[in-house]
Amino acid sequence: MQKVSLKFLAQELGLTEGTVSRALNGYSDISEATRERVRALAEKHNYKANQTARRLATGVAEAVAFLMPANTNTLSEPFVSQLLEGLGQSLTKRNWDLLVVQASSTEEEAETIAKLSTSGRVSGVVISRPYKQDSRIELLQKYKMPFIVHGRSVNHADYAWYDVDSETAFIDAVDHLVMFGHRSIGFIGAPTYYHFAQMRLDGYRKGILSNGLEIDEGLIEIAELSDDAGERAAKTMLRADKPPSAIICATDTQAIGALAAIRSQGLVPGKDVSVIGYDGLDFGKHTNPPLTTMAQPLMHSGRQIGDMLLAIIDGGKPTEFQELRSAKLVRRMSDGP
Amino acid sequence: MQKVSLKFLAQELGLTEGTVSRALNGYSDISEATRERVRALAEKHNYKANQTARRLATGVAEAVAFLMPANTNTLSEPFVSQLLEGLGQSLTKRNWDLLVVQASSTEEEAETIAKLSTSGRVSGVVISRPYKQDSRIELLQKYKMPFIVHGRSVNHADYAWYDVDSETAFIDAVDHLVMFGHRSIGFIGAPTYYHFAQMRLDGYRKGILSNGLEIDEGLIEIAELSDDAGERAAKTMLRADKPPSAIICATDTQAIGALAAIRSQGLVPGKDVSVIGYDGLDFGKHTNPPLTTMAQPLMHSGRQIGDMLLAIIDGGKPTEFQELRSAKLVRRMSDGP
DNA sequence: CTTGATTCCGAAAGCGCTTTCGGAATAGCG
DNA sequence: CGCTATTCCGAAAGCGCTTTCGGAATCAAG
Repeated sequence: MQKVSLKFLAQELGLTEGTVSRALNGYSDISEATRERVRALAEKHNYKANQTARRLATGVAEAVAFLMPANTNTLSEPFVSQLLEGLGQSLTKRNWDLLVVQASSTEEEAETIAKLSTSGRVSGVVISRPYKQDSRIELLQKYKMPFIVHGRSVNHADYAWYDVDSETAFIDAVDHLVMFGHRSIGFIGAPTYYHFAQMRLDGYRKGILSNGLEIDEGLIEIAELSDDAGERAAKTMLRADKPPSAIICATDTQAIGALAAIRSQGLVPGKDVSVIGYDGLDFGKHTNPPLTTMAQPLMHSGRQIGDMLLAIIDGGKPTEFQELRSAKLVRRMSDGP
Repeated sequence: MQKVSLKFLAQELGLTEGTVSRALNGYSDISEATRERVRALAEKHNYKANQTARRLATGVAEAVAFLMPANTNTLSEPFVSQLLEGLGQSLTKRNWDLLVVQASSTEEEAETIAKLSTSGRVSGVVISRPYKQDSRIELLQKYKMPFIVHGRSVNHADYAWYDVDSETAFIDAVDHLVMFGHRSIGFIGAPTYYHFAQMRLDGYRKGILSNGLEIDEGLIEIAELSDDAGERAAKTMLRADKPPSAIICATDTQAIGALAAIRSQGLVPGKDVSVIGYDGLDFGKHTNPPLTTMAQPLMHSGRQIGDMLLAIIDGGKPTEFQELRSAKLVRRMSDGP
């Protein structure tokens, strides 16, 4: 199979490479007749411009990177796939590439961002699960690399982000449980270097207070983002002097761990102890019992994030792309009076 | 921030671009002294070679693509993330890029493969969940694009693949159930245009036969790869004249649907009706009851696949890279006498 | 001190494409 | 029919890097 390049097409047609290129790229200084000839031959030989050459010539990478969160654990990964899928859809419209890059430590992440920014292989990046103070964000800004954050850090005024208002989500969760008559509501949170973890904790606190209840620090546990960690946290909470009648978890993953803990104490979740998770993950439908959760609109977030990033790369002001969505309660069977 | 290129470094050092390039790339015709000078300055200015230019010059894409399976449904996605993670790890060692590409239909997939192959942006691709006759494989071969298949098609003699022997896995599953005394074992399969679906069905049949039982076509249902489809299939099976005392499912996702179906009939899974899934997905630990499953070694498969692909790109013969792993039974609570 | 072998670097071509510029050919106009 | 305005294409530079080739300078050997 002969390599079909611009040169080849040009020779075949008796034209110049430049002319063929312009014909294919819709320049107006090409007659309709020759444009058609060029198109036909290109089609016939299934010509596709060499992306690498095109990128070098134009100076635009036509690709964006998704920085995989470090320490991702299996159960929370559906979120990654969904995001990727949405991102891909958005980028495909422009025929851009989606790169997935990984880094296992913070230093590696810094190194990776530096390399991404200076090696010119992407024109934008998206990161997720930011910390309260996130060095990745600072780096990206320093390098003037267009980016968008899935989530927010503390100082989120001057960059683009897409986030769900988890603070009010957790207020809502508390309200919901109080409505059921619960007066002793526990909280299993995530490490508060994650900003979303802090916001969820804040939401929980506000909810407790606004309902005229008192905050019992003994009913607040911080756990890693895994089912096992959630289970351990719930166990210590349930073994305490004054065990809660309901538990709100920062993530669905932790929540299903909590369900397990409750069952292991001989109690039945949803009846003796209510549990509410957060994320709206599908597999919550099949837990024992099915998990009530605050569902975030993951569905189109990827696509939305992609569109926003593209807009910024096109010159849009990052601060004009900040979108806050809200989560809504999905009642299944793990909550009750 | 001044753009730091080879030219910049060369001027700064009083050398030629070519010399700087060779110094950085370990050519032997550079004195140790100037090599050190170059390295120092490059380090100081945080120089990273422009990937696009390097790729154009060398002619190697330094990237591979993962072709996302079309019609992926949420619950089976952990598999995607895990594969990606492993692939990424493997590629990162060489500093190659991992592209994620999507296509929503078969035609689009063909188009995508054509574009990938002729536009020169990747030097290899990995596809997964092949059909019995998979046009993607034929296309890839036609374009002489190095690739590796996660799974196998019918004619799998002449390309590279990594697969799990699901046929014997399902024989084992049947054996296990028979050992428990089950004589009436149902099977919920996947559409048999997937080759893995065919093999799992074959395994089931062989297992039934080798145990001296008879195959009851009424106990075989084919369903889509979703929990809902699994639930529907299980329901019709349970409502039949001679309902099975155990059900084997082609995927964990279907299996948890089956669990739901059993419960909805007022039966208790694992006691009245046993269920065995396949995949070994983690969330099976938290279903009601926890799902017994045939676990495939997803853990390092991604990395392995990446290494194999790299080896092929380096000139290895594809047929020398065919790896068959075996699944093993993970007993949880959904099986019993 | 001459010769041949080494060591080390400069020069230049090229990867395949894009894009600007200028000019020949054609068209429009009075 | 002469002149300006268009239309359309060729020429050429350039994107930032790699890599081959050749030659000047240095070295070891006779």
